[in-house]
Amino acid sequence: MVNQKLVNQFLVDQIEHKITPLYMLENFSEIKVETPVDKIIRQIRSLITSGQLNAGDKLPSERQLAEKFAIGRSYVRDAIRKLEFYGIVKTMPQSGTVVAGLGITALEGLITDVLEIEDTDFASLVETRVLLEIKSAMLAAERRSSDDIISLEKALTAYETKLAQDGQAVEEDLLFHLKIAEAGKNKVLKSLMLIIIPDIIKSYATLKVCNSDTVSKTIDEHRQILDYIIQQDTEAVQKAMQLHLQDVLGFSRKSI
Amino acid sequence: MVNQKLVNQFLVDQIEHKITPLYMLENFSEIKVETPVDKIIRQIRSLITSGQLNAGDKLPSERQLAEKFAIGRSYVRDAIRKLEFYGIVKTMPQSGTVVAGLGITALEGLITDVLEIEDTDFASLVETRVLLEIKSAMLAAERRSSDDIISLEKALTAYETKLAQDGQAVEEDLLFHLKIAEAGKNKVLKSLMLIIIPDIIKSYATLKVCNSDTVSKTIDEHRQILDYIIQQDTEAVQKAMQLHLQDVLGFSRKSI
DNA sequence: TTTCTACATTTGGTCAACCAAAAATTGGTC
DNA sequence: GACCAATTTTTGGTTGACCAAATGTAGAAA
Repeated sequence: MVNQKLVNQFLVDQIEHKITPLYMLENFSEIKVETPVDKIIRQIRSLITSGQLNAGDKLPSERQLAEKFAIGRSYVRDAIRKLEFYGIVKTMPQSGTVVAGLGITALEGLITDVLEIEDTDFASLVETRVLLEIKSAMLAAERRSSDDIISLEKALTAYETKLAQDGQAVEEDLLFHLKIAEAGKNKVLKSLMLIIIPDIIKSYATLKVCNSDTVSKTIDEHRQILDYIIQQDTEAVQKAMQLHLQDVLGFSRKSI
Repeated sequence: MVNQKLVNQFLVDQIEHKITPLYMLENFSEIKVETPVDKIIRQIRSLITSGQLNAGDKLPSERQLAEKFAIGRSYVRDAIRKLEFYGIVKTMPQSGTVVAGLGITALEGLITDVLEIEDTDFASLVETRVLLEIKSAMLAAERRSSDDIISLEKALTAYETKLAQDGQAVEEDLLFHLKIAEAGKNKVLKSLMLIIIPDIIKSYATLKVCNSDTVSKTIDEHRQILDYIIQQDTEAVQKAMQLHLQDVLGFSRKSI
């Protein structure tokens, strides 16, 4: 942002004419693909790779970093917050921020990838979803409690009701699947599903996957899965879930 | 924070004595388990559940929220940033923040879980890791390019070198596994592994899993896996990876 | 010399004020 | 009445300043 300001001012001074600034902004918009936060993350990464920052080291204070990068401290805080979210650094109040116990090599790879974690393709998304879903269903069949059954029944009813009412129920569908993950008693697995669910919904919205002829089949499949979970038939639920997700996967392959 | 201040002031006024404030702070520290950001997220959630906020709606301006919650705007911004990270809201500069296309039901479940995404248990972690790793290895065997092989060889060498040198190489170990995920060409899968890797390393550090007698076996297993990937033997690599991770899984079960 | 206390500094946490872009409003014109 | 342009208001973006806790330091007492 600072760069853009300076560049704009410079060009305005240089040209000495009144030009519609819209054009110029448009011209430079592609330069600004890198948000200030990403910029700082990249800088910190270079600090680590250059050996100035080792694992366990306390990194410079937010003020120093802000001054060094010629940028507001808020940006530095945001960047640190983001790195902390990924477990790369750990910040202690009134004490400082330290690099987590990772080695340099691992850190280097991690930070690089954090920046490009956003752009995913639908095929990978579906592929991963299938993996997680099947495992969740199998775990659910293994470990479900009686409370889980009640919860699953409720979610399935909500799904069917919404579907009969509006003709679509993407959220309720996914919520049912989430309940399955919950019944699987694996918090990490559930968390990961939580992470990819928004992406799935986004893709659903853009691709308009839901068409009416598959609706009735979907309902049957859901109930079938629930039945198998109740019966604790691990093998059967695996096959059923695979079959259930097959349509989505096929659709995605077709539309790409 | 505001609440704490007020409460403290109130008690100080009421008691009318000079008491060491350390004790009081300690006394109330358990109340403050809920950070201001979580508090706001919870509030926004109640706004949604009470029907005052529907999907697609523009939520109140940051200033209004800050005033309503009697809290600094920074906290509101942080909360919104966090919600945006999970894809629950979308904020447009100089325009406003809107609730993403999710339905109320899904939102409710999601926001609740976002708050408790941190606390995981090691068993779930390992279980999930095994799932992701095996799939990654199988995909890698299927899709690896010649460049991937070079990259994997390099990672494996780095691992062996570090191991011979320091007697342990947790980061290099995981980095090798990450390269496998990379060769699998599934960005989502790799991203998920990136997310859980820090937790794994943390657990490793606390449990001190690495003991020397398993080291040589681990090296052999790694090379075996790489060979299978090179040969594109999906079945074999599945079994090899399963075997390789078995020790870790068994160890975790034993130590809990 | 060692240790402890009081003070000064540094730290992340928090906040209020300012900025530019976007929206809403107003006023005028056709 | 409808439409357009200028202006005002509102919005998120950004910044610097202030706060309390934590840390470092210096000096006095033992």
